[in-house]
Amino acid sequence: MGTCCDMRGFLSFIVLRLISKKNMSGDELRDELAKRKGHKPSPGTIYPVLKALSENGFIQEIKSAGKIKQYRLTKNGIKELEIATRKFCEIFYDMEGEFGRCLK
Amino acid sequence: MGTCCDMRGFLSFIVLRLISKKNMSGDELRDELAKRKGHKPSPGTIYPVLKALSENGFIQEIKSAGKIKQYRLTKNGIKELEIATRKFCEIFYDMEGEFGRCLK
DNA sequence: ATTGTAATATCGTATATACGATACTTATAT
DNA sequence: ATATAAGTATCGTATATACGATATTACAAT
Repeated sequence: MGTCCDMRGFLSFIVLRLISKKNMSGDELRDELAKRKGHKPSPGTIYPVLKALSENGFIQEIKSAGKIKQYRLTKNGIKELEIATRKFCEIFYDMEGEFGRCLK
Repeated sequence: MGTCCDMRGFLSFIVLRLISKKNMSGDELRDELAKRKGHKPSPGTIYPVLKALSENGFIQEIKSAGKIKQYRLTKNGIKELEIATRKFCEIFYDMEGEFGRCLK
């Protein structure tokens, strides 16, 4: 029963953004999210998101030999990320000044 | 069926943050959220959030004569907002540079 | 007093995010 | 070949966020 402000949400956005910087696998994403959120999200969190993003045509599996599946953004994914980034900035426009204070 | 990145989430955080800047009512919050998100959230969205924040002791109703209930942050609310703000910055630390680009 | 309206409250429902448990797949070690 | 381990996938469940519809409350207007 997260008190309030459990900071849930925007997972698809974060995933799109991370993959846009570097092709990544589900496990790599989990590790990166762990760094940011403080704990590693469960497999049941990340893989359904990757599946949905894939089915919606925003990311694409890179053919790889092993068991690890890496994903890259598609053109639609790039477009979607641009739109989502603008929305994010409009919603949180007044957070810009907070980063310096928080991440001293 | 929001494609992806429906930017849902962090509502309690946003509400706490808005009230921290200025005591506000449910309807004022809906208007401010409309500016940021592009559409006014339904009553069924905002009032349950205010109720929960109130029950958790993060906000407090200001006694007012009319039908409008204004809320202010409690001490616990201020503390909670600080914690949540730091979390936000840790999760989205690399968004700092995007604001300038997006909100030209 | 009655009517109207604005703000608040509640209900049923839907979805993204979240967990832990379990199962499947593939590479590696023995 | 067999066992182990890592990465992926799926299942059942829970919660915050979201809607629209409806109900309630309280002031305002006539």
